[in-house]
Amino acid sequence: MATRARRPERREEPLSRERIVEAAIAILDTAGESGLTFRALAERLATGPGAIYWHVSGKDELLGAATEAVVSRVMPVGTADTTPQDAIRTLALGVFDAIDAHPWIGTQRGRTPGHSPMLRVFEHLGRQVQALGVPHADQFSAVSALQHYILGVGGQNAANAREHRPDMDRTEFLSTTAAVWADLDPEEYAFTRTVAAELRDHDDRTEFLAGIDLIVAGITARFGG
Amino acid sequence: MATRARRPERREEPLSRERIVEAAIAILDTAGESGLTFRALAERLATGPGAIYWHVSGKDELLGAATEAVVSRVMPVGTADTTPQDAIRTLALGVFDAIDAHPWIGTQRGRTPGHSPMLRVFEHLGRQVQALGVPHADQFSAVSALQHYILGVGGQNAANAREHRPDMDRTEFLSTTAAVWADLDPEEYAFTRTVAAELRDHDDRTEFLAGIDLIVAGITARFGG
DNA sequence: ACCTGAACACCGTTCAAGT
DNA sequence: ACCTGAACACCGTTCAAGT
Repeated sequence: MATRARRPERREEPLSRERIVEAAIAILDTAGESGLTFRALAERLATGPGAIYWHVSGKDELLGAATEAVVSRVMPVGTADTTPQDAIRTLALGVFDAIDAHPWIGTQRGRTPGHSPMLRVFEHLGRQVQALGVPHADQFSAVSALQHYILGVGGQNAANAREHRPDMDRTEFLSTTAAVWADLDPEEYAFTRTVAAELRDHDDRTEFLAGIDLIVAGITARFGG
Repeated sequence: MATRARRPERREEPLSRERIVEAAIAILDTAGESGLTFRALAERLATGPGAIYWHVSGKDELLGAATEAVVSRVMPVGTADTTPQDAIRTLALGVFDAIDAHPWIGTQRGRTPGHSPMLRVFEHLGRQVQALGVPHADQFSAVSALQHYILGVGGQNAANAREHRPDMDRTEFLSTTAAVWADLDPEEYAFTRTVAAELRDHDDRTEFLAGIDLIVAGITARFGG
């Protein structure tokens, strides 16, 4: 009767890399990249900042692990029997949506030589480029182009999300941007002004996919497929 | 004789936004993004940190202004009489080299709605896409694809530069990466392993241009040109 | 109008001390 | 082996006080 604690009270699970990464993701999603501090993380895990360093080497590793965890979840498990073109679209859209849901991913690039969290994306794109029938010598270029485009869009969306006032939705943001563009110097920004109107009824996902299709078209035009 | 200071001693020029931005660029180039602090900047300008805030609203604006200053310099002044394809290559390569010389640019995305430092790149790409004969309705997509690709590569190069030990040159970096890739799990990273060898004799600029050509090929294939 | 520099409210990271 | 939390060496930014 005395040897057992009276109220079991669900003792806190011990700290683990996994729990730390999950907590970091939760903070990043709610408070953004600037909200993730070791103090905030420690508080959420009901411990001190120092404890985290036993499981994780520092903030860079933490951000990398969080990115890898989220990206892994959207990677396809089996190869669906669709065309490579469709598979690339699905894959790219998965990454796009992941960055949309977790904008902080967009700023994360590989830092460790070789093995970045985004290497999984590279791998899966590569398989589809192979399936397209691109010659071996051109596969790297083709995959790189797709990957850089996807991460380029992601980086931009992340930047947009960061400066978003929470009270400003996407439509309002586009509308503001369109107004700014229409007001630019007619000499210096002649082209930009001509496309300002388009901006207002823009769908980000549609536009993103148009770019993917463009690159896939370039791949098949140049390398066959 | 007494009204004039005896040693003219080249009195420090007064602080100005321009001088501050130049000093910031110099620090960014030598010490990297983490080296740019208001204290370091103040010391270089022989003043206190607070003085800088009279001319610049904060660190974000400072980074934006520095990016804009560097990007402006590589923008073409007149329209050379080449093909649009060549003009796009030249333009893209200019941005690529600028990011290579100033890696901190690679992480800078537009944050102010509408007018980012990279809008000049967008504008000049747009003019060439017009010259390619792309229909108006497709111009935005075409320019976006090029821009996102260019900034995607830039972001990656910036990340690589950041984690570079200064003693590790590009060849060594590629070689290390190739070794890591060749050692990956054969199931999980089947494709990546097959292109690991290519990595060793990679030229970044050539590879970058191959991607540009791919997208331009896609643009002309889909939208004519 | 512009500059100074101390002060404020934070950071990431370390480390002696605990269990 | 793992956790605690005070302490260190920084940050960006503000602001009373000077010229």
